[in-house]
Amino acid sequence: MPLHNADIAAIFGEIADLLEIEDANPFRIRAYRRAAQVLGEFGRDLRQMLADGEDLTALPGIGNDLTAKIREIVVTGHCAQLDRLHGELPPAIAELLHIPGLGPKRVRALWHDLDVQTTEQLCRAARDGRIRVLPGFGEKTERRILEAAEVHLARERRFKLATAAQYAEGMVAYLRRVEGVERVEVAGSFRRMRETVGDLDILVIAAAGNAVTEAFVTYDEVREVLAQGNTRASVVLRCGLQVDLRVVAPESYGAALCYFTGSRAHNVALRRGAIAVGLKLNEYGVFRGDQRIAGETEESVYRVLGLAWIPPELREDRGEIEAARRGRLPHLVRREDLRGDLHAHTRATDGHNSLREMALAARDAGLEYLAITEHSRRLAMAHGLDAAGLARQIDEIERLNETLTGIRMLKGIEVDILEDGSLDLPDAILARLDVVVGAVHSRFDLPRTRQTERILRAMESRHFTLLAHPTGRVLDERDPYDVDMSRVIRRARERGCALELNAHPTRLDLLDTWCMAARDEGVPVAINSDAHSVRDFDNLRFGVGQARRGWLEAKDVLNTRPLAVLLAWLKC
DNA sequence: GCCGTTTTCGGCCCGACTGTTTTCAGTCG
Repeated sequence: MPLHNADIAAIFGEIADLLEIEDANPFRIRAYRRAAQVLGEFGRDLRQMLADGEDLTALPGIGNDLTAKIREIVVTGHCAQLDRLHGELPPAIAELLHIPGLGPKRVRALWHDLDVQTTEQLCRAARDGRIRVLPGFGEKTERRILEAAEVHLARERRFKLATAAQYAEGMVAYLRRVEGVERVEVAGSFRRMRETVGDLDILVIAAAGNAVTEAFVTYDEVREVLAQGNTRASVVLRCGLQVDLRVVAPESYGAALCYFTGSRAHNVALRRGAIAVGLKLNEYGVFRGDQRIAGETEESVYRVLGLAWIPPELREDRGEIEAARRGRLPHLVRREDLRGDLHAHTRATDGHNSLREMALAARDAGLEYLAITEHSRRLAMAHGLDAAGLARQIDEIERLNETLTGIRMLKGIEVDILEDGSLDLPDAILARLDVVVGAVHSRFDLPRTRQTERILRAMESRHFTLLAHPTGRVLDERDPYDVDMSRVIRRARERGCALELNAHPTRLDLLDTWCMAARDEGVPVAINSDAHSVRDFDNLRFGVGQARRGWLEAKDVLNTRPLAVLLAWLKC
């Protein structure tokens, strides 16, 4: 049975939910949640680690008890603790906790007093007016619960980073024009460059909070006002995106920015660190007793805690605080470090622009080289090239290079990795290319072993340069295929191949945790646009954001290398 | 359930908003 780190994380997450409903020790609940987070993001295979006799208690938040439970889950496929909870509580009740407005106390009350066990039963109880009569509930609460439950049934929606960026930019521009507003910044997961965001957190410095929250809730894209006070307000835009606004004073701006950037796990760890040195940290500043000793800037907050300023993309409580304490934070790759792009298409297949137009757009985007990597013949719907078609493009690129200045075009292909792991074009034509990008575009459903062997075999080709969008996931559309990425990364190191971090907003694949694993193995990562039009080079910034979340430095990224260095790497 | 420059026991982050129980519990971020 396939059992991944995410499966174990999900079990611990459900245990936390159910324990919460049982009103268990909140710190025990927190321990399970923390373990779920750590395991869910962990880049190596827990099964393998156990098989190798490695000590899991070295992982943060994992002690003897949880190690034993992980072992139990790996060996038996079950967790007795979770089975016990399932015996005591209705099977689907944890689901109710994920409805906004419902916490453990209310879920317990609804279950005990009304026998509500599912979201559907919750909706019925609300429509029948049975909830409002419960102690602690009222009409308004009942209505809000019904609305939230209906939204939940229609499924929670997260927005892709690039989509959220469009709404964020409009809202920020609007708020900057409001009288008395000095500064506006988007915090939250958006600032941390997460691949999707659930809502936007906007931070404002302004003299009079009332005027700002009033302007905020009357923004013309607002569909619904969820809350409105002097210092904070929440709305839902017509597109369904929730936006939270906080108004802060200048002396608290850094502390508030830090606080609302999160992540929650990072904040908790920071607070713990503050307490350890006799300080108190909140969104207004860092305090010794009643005296504020920092808070105007983020740097000041981190400094008094004995830490270097931590880039937002790292703030996930994955070791960044310890690194900041020791002065060992990575010098994260920046967009301007990228000198080239190794994955792009033209009109020859499914792109929208000519070779020359793509070249000039890449140069305008500050790049020194661009590999054209059309689809291969197997991808018929994209008009994939056969050997003859590719040969014509090779000639065309060579001719174009003679006329271009400031940009060098590289000859490439995005060749399909067929089901048996062979490549979709013969060696003879691949040998004429600078860059061979291998990609899986079919049979996403292969079992883990076969999918893994398929990719490993493709990497055996001496022409293979890098693996495109390594997990195949498409946000909101397709889950990653089942592949042992640890083995892929190890083989990439042995074969001298690279992995792509596809910067397209719907992919952002390689995932951040695998970026870390690649870095640890010394496998270079190429941040590629997969551009299909001249506008798509802008997407590189999202790829860089993801790379930064994966702790990558410029030296870890293949296409930060100057052309000559890259060409030498490609030849060896 | 985890963890240790204050600890192998006793801690474990903090404030705003909402609705309702008129002094606060529940939820959220």
